[in-house]
Amino acid sequence: MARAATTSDAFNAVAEPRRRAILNYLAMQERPVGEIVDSLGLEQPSVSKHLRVLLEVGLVNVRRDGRRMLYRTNAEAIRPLHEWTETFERFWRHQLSRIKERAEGKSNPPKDSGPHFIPRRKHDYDGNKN
Amino acid sequence: MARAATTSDAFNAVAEPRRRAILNYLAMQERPVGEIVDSLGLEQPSVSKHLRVLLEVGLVNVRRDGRRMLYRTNAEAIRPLHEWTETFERFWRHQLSRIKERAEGKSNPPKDSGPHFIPRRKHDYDGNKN
DNA sequence: TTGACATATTCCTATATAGGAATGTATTGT
DNA sequence: ACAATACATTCCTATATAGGAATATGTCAA
Repeated sequence: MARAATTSDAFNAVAEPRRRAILNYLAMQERPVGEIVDSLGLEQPSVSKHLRVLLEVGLVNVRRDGRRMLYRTNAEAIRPLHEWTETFERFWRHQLSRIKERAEGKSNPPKDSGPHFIPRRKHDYDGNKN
Repeated sequence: MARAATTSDAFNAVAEPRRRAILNYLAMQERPVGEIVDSLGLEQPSVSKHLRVLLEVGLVNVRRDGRRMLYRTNAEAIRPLHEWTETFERFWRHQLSRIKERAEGKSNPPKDSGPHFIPRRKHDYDGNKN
């Protein structure tokens, strides 16, 4: 199977950075499509398509004003994401304090060096050809 | 172009529901792959693949313990998502109070009926054939 | 009614999955 | 050294984009 549709839920919809940019832009007040296009520097059809996705998952609302369509972020629909991430808040607090403790006890703090892949042990490189 | 890779950032990685389930499961304590498989009822190769994605974006850490690999959620990596959603918190608070005001002033509260598509006006259906 | 303006949709395509099946790799106990 | 255990990776495929280009649809003004 392929990935779930972008319209399947808010998590999938906001995975696209431009859609997040649009949501940010439309949070304060409603705006017509043209302004989104100009402000974010995207192609008009692209904006329309992103708005369609956002609309389908309820992340934005629309209202017609003459020939323009006024879109606006529906913040309420972002709440589930906020709540999911929130359940991890206490964990990163714990992790931070642990890191702090170490930093105080030693010099040269571990210095998070990005994703930590586990090296394979396939060979020992101990000089023995085996 | 296709959608961005699931490994391009945390937003894309957590769009998949099973990966969120895994993150939830691994938040409290590290666990070997086998336990994830049993507890969440997923196929082992599937779990391994999801873990790989999560590892690449730094959402989990690993550590080897004999023949087992102990994975654990790196809550810190979820923080950016939390912070992004947080910027909308004040908006949904405002929206809620507005809704409350209406609910108190009138009977029949609007009753959120899901995504609100704007009906096309193409035809008026007013009885006139044109 | 016609033209201009504002948006939406369709078509086409390269790319990236996610799942299932099969297989590869690493590590320990004996 | 070998079997068993625990994971990871590869292969294959149906599906879903996201962007660009072209076009359709809707609405207002004269």
